[in-house]
Amino acid sequence: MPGIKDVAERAGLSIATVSRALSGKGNVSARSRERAQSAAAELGFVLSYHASSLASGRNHNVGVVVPSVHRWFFSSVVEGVSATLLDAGYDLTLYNVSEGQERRHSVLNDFLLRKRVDAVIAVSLELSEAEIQQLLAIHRPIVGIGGPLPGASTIRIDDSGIARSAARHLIQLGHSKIAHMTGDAAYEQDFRLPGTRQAGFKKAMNDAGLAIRPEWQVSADFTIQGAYASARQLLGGSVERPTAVFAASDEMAIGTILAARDFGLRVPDDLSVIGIDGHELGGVFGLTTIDQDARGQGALAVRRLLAGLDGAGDTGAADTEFPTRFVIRSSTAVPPVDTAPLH
Amino acid sequence: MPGIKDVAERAGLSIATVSRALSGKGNVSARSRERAQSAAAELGFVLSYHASSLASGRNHNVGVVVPSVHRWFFSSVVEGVSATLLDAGYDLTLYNVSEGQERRHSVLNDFLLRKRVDAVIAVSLELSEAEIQQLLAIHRPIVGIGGPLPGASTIRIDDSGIARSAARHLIQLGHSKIAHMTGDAAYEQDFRLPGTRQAGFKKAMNDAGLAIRPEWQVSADFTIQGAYASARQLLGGSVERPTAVFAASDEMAIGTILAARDFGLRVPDDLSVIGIDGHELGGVFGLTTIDQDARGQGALAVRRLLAGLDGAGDTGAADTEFPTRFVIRSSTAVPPVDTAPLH
DNA sequence: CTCACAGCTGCAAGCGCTTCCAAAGTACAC
DNA sequence: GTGTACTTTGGAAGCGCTTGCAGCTGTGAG
Repeated sequence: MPGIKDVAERAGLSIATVSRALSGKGNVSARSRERAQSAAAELGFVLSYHASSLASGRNHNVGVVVPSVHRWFFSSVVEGVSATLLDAGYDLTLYNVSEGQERRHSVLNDFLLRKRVDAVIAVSLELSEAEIQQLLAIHRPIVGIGGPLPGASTIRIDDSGIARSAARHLIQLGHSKIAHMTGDAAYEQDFRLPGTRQAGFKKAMNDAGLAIRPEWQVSADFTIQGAYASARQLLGGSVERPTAVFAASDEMAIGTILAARDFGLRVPDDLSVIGIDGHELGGVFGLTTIDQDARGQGALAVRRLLAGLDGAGDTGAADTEFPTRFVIRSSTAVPPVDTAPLH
Repeated sequence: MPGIKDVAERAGLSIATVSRALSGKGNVSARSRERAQSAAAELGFVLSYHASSLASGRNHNVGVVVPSVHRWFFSSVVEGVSATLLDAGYDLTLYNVSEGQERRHSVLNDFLLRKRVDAVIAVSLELSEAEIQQLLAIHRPIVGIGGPLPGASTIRIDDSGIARSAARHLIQLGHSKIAHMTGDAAYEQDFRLPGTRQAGFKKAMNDAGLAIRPEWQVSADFTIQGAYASARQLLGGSVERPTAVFAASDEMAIGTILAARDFGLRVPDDLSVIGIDGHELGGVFGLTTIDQDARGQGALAVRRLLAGLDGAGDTGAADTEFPTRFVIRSSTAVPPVDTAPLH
């Protein structure tokens, strides 16, 4: 393997100049730069990543911690992060901590602290204040997406607010028998999302003076198949059927629509369904939803991080609310005329 | 930041002994090891990744190149790879090369060659023989999944064979009007998959003496929504309708089922549908499919790689065929009785 | 009691770059 | 011609570890 020394010799320059020429930092005459570059090319030389990192202290590497890479939101975020990072010439080290706590802990300690990443993006992951301080102490900027990170920068959508408007959309259409499908308790643990959206739902219902019926509060695991099973219970049970379902995610909304179809219910004529996400499949099901641009959130997280790395000092713990977009399609409509007499 | 020197001082040992104690290599007395470890713990010290890598030449880092992390197959593979790698104490550097050729090229050169990964897993990515040789030359084992990698280890399923058995399944049920939904030409480029599966389909048809009608050869982009659109053309068009559809992926099979439902076609009574993958959603749609354990493929790739790194020498370019499993559910059945008289 | 041998330990030489510093070169105005 | 300021260059000291080598210690055999 050729080293920078070989390049220097071949180019008739010093090691120092070659280093500056190839890394693009410092002043180098055009002539020297070109010589260095062509010598490097001829030798098939590339700067050693580890040597550069060790000497300079910069890694050009960002650690991304996600609970899973298989679910819509996370893979969308990772796509956004990945593309932006690649453009900036940064590597992305993926920590998929699906298997729960002990793994998460070992990741934070053995990996992140080993000075091998310049910054950390934590997606839907609740870090303790101590963990965050630990990272910040060794000057590793950290930005969180969709999770509360005390003391760190975060990017998140207004979960409570959009849940409210989703519910309000149904209410304004005239629905009063509205069910809510939230996330299973397990998902409450790390990222508070299910509870927050549920709170928004309740607020909207209360504001409208509508009753929240416990039997219409169901939950699932955020997947289509999980929601499908749950919605079959809800819609096929012996209890009275709601005329609308607000699902805390698009995947769950889709599962609900599939279940409804199984029972011969037409959407939206017999049942209105609304979700949250902006899932690619929404179009196929005519799903009304609130689009949170997950890729965009990932991209923004990277931009924020890089700004903190290159730019001046800490931008502080900016808590950015990411904008969402209400997408009205054909899964919501006015409720069916009540077959039971009113009085 | 404390360095190994500080730990050595605190423990009353030499730097060398601390290094050996903490990295677990070489002979160290139990007493020294314990001292070193507690001193390190007290100082919150962790070995610097880059310094270790530079000095030792090993990175404990594997590069994973995927075309996307958002599609089922790839994210499944990444999950499998990630879990196995984490268990082995390796990092995973993700190269999501979605945006096409130029990015792919830069990744290979700027990233992979910078000696920063010990090995490479390429998923559904066709590397040229030169690229592979380049990697192997600097002793970077490489294993490919689902893509032909001349000269390197690969893991793949018998695409042609399983496509044949999928088609044969339909034929044996009595179908003769069988459509095939393959991947768009764009997907043929890197990984030959669509063509290979299509070839298997054709073989089965020919073997059975059945005609392959061009208007029943459609394609889509491997997504549910793409297949949905494509299947609407197929099923809603004015041409005669097939009684069965073999889709080259589960997502496309599901898109097809959704389109069929839109037209009031019952699956499997009016239309049989079969896919390939083992997608989690298969259960919801009762989809008959051939399960290729994508996570398992990812895990196997890692095991093979690590064996090559730790173990003796090159295991050579082993081309492993990964086993698949035929899963019969309820989306396939005997064809409907032909309404047109046979006379 | 001596010797061979094995287990531990420390010294010091790197690993392959980056970057501080000082020296040398260049340009321009006075 | 001289001074000033700036650009370009090379020498060399690290960055923070790993590891070959050699010395040192303790054990058991001869």
